[in-house]
Amino acid sequence: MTQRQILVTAALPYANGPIHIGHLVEYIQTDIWVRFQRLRGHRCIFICADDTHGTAIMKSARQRNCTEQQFIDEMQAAHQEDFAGFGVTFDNYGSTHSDENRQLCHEIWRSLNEQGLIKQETVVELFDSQSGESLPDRFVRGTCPKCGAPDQYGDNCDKCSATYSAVDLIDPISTTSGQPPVQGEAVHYFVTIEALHEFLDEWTQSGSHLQDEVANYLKGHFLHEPLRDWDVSRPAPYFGFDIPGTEGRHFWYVWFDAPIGYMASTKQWCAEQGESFDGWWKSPATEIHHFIGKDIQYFHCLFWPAMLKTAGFTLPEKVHIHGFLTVNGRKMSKRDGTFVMAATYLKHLNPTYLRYYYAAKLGPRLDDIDMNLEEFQNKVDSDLVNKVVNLASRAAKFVAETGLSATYPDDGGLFQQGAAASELIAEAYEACNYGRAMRLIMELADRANPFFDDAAPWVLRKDPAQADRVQEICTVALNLYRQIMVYLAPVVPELAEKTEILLGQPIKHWDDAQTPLTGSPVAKFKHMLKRVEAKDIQAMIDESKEQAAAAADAEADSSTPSTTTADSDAPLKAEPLADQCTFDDFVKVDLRIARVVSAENVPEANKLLKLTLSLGGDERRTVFAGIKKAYQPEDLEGRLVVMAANLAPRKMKFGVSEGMILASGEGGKEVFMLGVDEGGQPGQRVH
RNA sequence: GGGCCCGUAGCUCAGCGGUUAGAGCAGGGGACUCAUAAUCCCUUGGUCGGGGGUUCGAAUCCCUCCGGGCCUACCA
Repeated sequence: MTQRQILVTAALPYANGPIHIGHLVEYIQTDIWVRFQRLRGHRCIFICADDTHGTAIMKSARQRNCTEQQFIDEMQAAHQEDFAGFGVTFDNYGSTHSDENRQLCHEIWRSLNEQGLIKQETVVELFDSQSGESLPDRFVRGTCPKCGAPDQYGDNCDKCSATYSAVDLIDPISTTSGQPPVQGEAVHYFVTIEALHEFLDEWTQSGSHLQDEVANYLKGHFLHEPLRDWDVSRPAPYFGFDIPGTEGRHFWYVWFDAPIGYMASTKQWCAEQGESFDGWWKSPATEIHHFIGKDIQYFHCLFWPAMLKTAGFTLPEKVHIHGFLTVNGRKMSKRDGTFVMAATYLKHLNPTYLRYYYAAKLGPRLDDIDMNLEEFQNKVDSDLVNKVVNLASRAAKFVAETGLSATYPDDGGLFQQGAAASELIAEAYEACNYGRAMRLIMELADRANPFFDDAAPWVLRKDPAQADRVQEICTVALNLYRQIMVYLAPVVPELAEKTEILLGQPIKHWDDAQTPLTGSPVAKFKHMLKRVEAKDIQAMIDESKEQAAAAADAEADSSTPSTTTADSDAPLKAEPLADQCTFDDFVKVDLRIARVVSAENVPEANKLLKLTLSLGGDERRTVFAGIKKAYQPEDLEGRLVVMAANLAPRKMKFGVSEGMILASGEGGKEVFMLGVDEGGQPGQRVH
């Protein structure tokens, strides 16, 4: 096999927060792939860096009362420690805020300019009236101009899913200061990426650079129409690199310089190693592989290849895209304690568990993977500990004194079968189908254990005449174990090292699985991996909950230092108090207590439940309430609620709604209905 | 509104045009005692989301409906 030269990157983590178990899906996936390639004898370097620019970093540093440089330095140290704790082995871990990156940004910018792909345009945008900084759409909230829903983001409406620009919002508010933003004009720089449309069509749709569904998505979503110009600048103040010729006034948008950080980090490594940078980024001999999450596809599959193409760099051989992590079937949640930081995990559990579990769950597609905590414990225990490690544990002590047999005994073809599986397993790794690889490897373990059971060396050893046979059986068992461990080494490097110590032979190459060890000594067996304990998982979850609660308190403290309440001021900032009204205005609205008589799904509606409310006696009202995502109909029946009872009936798609139920929250799953204390009666007015 | 993806045993998933649809875990029964109460044998369990079509043949291809997830360009 010819040696490949491979450059692998994982997405650059944003330097605005610590690494959590969701991030680790990607870094573990990538690290396994890198270790696999190295074990196969290929030259493979693993490059990453912190992504350090942008408005969010600027704000965080200000909040912490330190410089951006201090802030990102601290964060980088924390990130590197987390990765090291999980055995993620970067060849270089750089930063996008580096001289190398600045220099490369300039170089690529020059190419874009030379090819006439940069244009300037004046954009109307919103600025914070207090700090003067420009406000990205997400930092502005207000009332949707299409449907009138309050408290929507500046780019699209959660309620009616209309898309618009932040300047169109009614009564917009800056989420930074709580003040209305001011409208202004600013020059922005754009890359006219449409000029590369033909190239992108070809690159995304042919060859195997992308998974099929990614190619389909890009085609259906972006490439079927002219590509919009890409806004790559941000006006001052901004933490980033100045655009040449506009120093102090315009900066490159963080997504312009972030992927260039892959190159910058490589460049740093090359300088240290005495390697040629062009040999890695301008040589057809190098395969470049990016691993990213499905959220940042368009940057990596459209803009990035376009930039590389324009500036004459090597295009990615493949962009490997994975889905997100859910825990126990739901989005990671701070409140549930499932938003687990890497450092918190490491305090309670062995990283080997997570590496194996993720490997067992990862497929070649973009599906989200779910970490079911019960399954996590189960899978690790039964596969890694009970099947694999136990195989070594039960055989090693019988041959600790004699070592392995001088010649490899007849094992009924088991070792040969394992050796023959080599390419199938390798293909699965290569295709990032680790779940398949793990299944194939566990099949080997499922054959090894019955062999040992049938041979029953613990019976034979009672007869001294059978000593050779006992040695032979254990020679087979330990070789089958080692073969499994060679295949598993990219996933659980720590166990592979322990295997090297037990059998006195290094695992250096994938093909070590082709030849059994004979005649070598066997060390005294030492515990390799303990079983997962439910109490440790629970402790990890509990600690994560506490952290989240503490963080929420801290945030409340810092934003409302003079009050005694621990509540955040964010909701009030997002939707400030309305204009004063008179008592007469207030009594116009007749609020009543009502009992939910029945609640049913409106199957065609996304958000609506159809409620029948009783105001006591025979008085009934039909109300359509937008609470489908937050409440189950069966949980509502019988409950007391507060309703606006004299509201003019409103005709809706599914019928007439004769009132509204009182609730707070952003909408979607965040809806909180008002309750009624003990003793309240349907029909009573609320004053 | 548009787009992408997914619905297979209680759970996690494999199979993706060809014998009676599989694995692991969980459940039930038994064996063993070398091993981290591990292992081994046997076993229960599915009209492959519904309907229609193409085909000699469909879990697999096409259409449609239902259910779920995600994306929609300045949140990473």
